[in-house]
Amino acid sequence: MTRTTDYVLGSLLRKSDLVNELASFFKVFGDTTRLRMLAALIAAPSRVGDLSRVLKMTQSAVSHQLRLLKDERLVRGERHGKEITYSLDDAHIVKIVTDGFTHVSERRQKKTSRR
Amino acid sequence: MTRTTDYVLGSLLRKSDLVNELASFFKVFGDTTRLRMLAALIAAPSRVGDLSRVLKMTQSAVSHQLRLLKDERLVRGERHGKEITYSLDDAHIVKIVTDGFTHVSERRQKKTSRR
DNA sequence: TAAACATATGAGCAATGATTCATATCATGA
DNA sequence: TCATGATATGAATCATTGCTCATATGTTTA
Repeated sequence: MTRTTDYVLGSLLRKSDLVNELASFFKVFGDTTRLRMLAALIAAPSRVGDLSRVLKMTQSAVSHQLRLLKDERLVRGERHGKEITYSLDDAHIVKIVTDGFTHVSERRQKKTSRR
Repeated sequence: MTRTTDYVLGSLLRKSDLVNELASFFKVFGDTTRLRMLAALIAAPSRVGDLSRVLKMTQSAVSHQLRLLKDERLVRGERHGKEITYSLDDAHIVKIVTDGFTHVSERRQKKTSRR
């Protein structure tokens, strides 16, 4: 157990602001819609309309979720004329998503081999 | 962009079972209570009563959340007499939590330096 | 400056979720 | 086998959340 880990654990056990922030951070990934939006943005920066079309969601729904992603500093929007192009604002996202993906894939194998 | 990433993105963009599984997986980390429980279990395997005492939660609340964690195969319980000791059932957890922690910490600095 | 297009936002609603309370199950020891 | 201690579970409740609908804001072009 590393020193960093110790520090993290200490901070988490207390009911600190940090626990709340960490929870809201992970909460973002805990929704299929937002995961799909992030996947799209990992693949390529996109305008709101693009996301709406590709993911077959209402423009409003897209905007609402984009606000969450912005609040968590995962994406960033840049206006060009009428349109706004969103892109990732964070280097860790790809890593975190693929790590989760790895876990879920491995867990799948366990499940099928156990039952 | 690696080949693995491409595959992940493809799977996520479709409304596949995998998106759902990944979302439920991350959802587990998106709650302060469960984060604190995981932190406790990363530090040391614990009995239900221990968790209840240390985290100042109802025994019932602990049990309910433990069931979630078990369903997601993050923890595993082993009975010794009347008591059941829970411990981590997954090698990735520490990594995922500390990665998230890193992100949140960095984001904090950005926030304060920007305003 | 008015119309058209792109995006954002607020209110309301239905669904989901975390906790509590009461009770059930399971294991031990007298 | 009965009383006790540890954990699990079901139902009810209150809070949170994601979506929709209507509308507002912002930008361009005629």
